Amino acid sequence: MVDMSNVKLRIENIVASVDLFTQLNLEKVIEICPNSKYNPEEFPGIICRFEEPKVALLIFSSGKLVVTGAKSVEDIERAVNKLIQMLKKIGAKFGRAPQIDIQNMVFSGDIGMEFNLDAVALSLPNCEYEPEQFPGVIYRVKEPRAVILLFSSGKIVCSGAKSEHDAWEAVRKLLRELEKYGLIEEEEEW
Amino acid sequence: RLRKWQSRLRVSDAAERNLAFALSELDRIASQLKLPRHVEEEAARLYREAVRKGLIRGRSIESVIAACVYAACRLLKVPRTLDEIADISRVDKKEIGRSFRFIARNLNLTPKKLFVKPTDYVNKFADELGLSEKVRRRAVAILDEAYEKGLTSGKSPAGLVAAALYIAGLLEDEKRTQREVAEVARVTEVTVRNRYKELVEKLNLKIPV
DNA sequence: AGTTTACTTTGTAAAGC
DNA sequence: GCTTTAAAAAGTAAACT
Repeated sequence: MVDMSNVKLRIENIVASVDLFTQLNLEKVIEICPNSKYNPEEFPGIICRFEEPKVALLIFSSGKLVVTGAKSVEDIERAVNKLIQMLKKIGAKFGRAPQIDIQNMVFSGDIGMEFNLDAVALSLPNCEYEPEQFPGVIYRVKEPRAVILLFSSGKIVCSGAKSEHDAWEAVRKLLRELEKYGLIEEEEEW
Repeated sequence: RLRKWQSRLRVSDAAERNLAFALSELDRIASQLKLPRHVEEEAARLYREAVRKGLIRGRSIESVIAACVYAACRLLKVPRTLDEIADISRVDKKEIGRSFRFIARNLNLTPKKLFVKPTDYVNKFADELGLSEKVRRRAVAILDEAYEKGLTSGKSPAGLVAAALYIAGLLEDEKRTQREVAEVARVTEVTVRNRYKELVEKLNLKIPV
């Protein structure tokens, strides 16, 4: 049994794709977005930042959006509704509710134990560790699909998960592997 | 029928041209880095296998060749930093690093096979700094103790070796400046200082003033 | 010698080159 | 593949004081 009682996970960032089901005239949209940037030559969407909720939105002429930087799904819904209210003022019509899909959730966390990453890299199958390029071990979990960065402090970053439950499952699988290869109980035996 | 034959000829022509280009690039890098022949041969073998497995798709031949050179050095324990290879390659360090990680994943080059002992870097850097055997042994002892105390995980091996040589030089009265060790290890003086500070503190080393 | 800012890694969608 | 956006981990780099 894997002991997860000392493991902590905290949401850092949520990325969602949104479909407003309305075509948008970006030239008109920039005028009502205070802190926005639009250079079609370098990127096809408007880059807009909200302070409350604190998110960044990428707005495309197709009426599709990408919302990033949110700490909760509710923040994304609030940001989308806020944008819709703003767009209504320039005459945009909304015939149906927006479709919101969570694409990626990033968590930071702590396993509550330190690791000898050389030992981890030697025994843990399918992991990458190149301390000259990046200080963490990169471990890819197939199901649920996610990637975990493990640092010697025991702190982790989990990205690619589509829900908090998936992130916990991915971490659980990493811990099972670490335990299976005898990398968990170490404390003194470096 | 004839068309198909011609297109096959064309394909093998392109493949041969690419291989010839790749091997000439390998030759250029190997001679500039003064790599032993067996390392160059291993890099060529890795490259052919990468081509056979279709790992070049979406990557430049030059970045894959540079990655194969780096991988061959690691496999055969011939210390060369990624920076040294990037210096003479047309592609940047970031791209070579990506290609290296990609071929390592797909050619089953595990961290175990790629692991190079800090000792090997000690000798390479010490050669360039003209340091004695005594200093080298002292540096290795420092690195071993640092490893035992868990001070090396996640840190740049080159930075650790540079600091260990810097300290060993001070202890054995064969001082090299931070700038000198940083230069051969291809790290900055700030990194040497940071590693130096931590090693001296946590290993309770007494540095003569 | 030491600080600040910036970049390395991971994942993800959007439209277009 | 690339372009842009967000955020964390811990290490290193670049630019300064």
